[in-house]
Amino acid sequence: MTANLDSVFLAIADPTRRAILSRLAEGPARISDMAAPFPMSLTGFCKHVRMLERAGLVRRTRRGRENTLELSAKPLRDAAGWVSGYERFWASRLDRLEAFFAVKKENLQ
Amino acid sequence: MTANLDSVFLAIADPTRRAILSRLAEGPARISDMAAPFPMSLTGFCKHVRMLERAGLVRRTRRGRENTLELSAKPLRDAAGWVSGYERFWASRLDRLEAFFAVKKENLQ
DNA sequence: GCAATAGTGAACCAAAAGGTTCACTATTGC
DNA sequence: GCAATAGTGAACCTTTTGGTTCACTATTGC
Repeated sequence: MTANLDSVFLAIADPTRRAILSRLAEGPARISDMAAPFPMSLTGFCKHVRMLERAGLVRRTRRGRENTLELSAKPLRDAAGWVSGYERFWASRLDRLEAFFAVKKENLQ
Repeated sequence: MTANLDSVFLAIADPTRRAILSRLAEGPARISDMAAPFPMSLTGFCKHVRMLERAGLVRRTRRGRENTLELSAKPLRDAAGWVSGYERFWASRLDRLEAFFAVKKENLQ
């Protein structure tokens, strides 16, 4: 059901795949069109697409020989949920205090 | 300066490392103490710690032979920032509409 | 009908991830 | 002083990533 966090975080740990998602945020696109700007073979590009699919981050629609991808952002909601569990550690007064001492320590070295 | 998104997302793409961060959210802890519950060698565990360090997600303090880790959540802020750029895709009316059709399509298959 | 286009699958490769064991260095408790 | 403890480094292994090329299928434009 919910694609797991491992595969989602792994999928977005690569700049090519983040670029694909970023492109799809503007709307659906064909695989070949999306692949064109990337300095790699179409086969290599398709492997990235498959990793995004496995993570549930894109949906594919085949019409004839053309494969159109569209964003499927729901797994990112789970990812955001996990990350936001740590929000207090970068947002709190405590953290700013911590940051202050971190800087002080750097200056002393 | 800002540890890059690749290494941060890669770091949190592993359940062991997410568990380490989760433990550290409760407070600093020694490496050996933290390693104990995990079904792997201390050496293996230390490799995970090093990946978290490389991503800037933990800080290490050595006192004698003991290494204490503490959470350093700032890189997660960048990660959260990236992910939240997609929030509208799971939060919007458009997305719920999209979800509606997705379910409809499933039912037709 | 046929050539061009869209994409996949298989085989291969190098590098990294995720783990192991063993030997080793420091440090500490007693 | 010495044994136990904390952790690292090196060597090794298997699986996965990220890429390639080549051959192939299916579709489409003309």
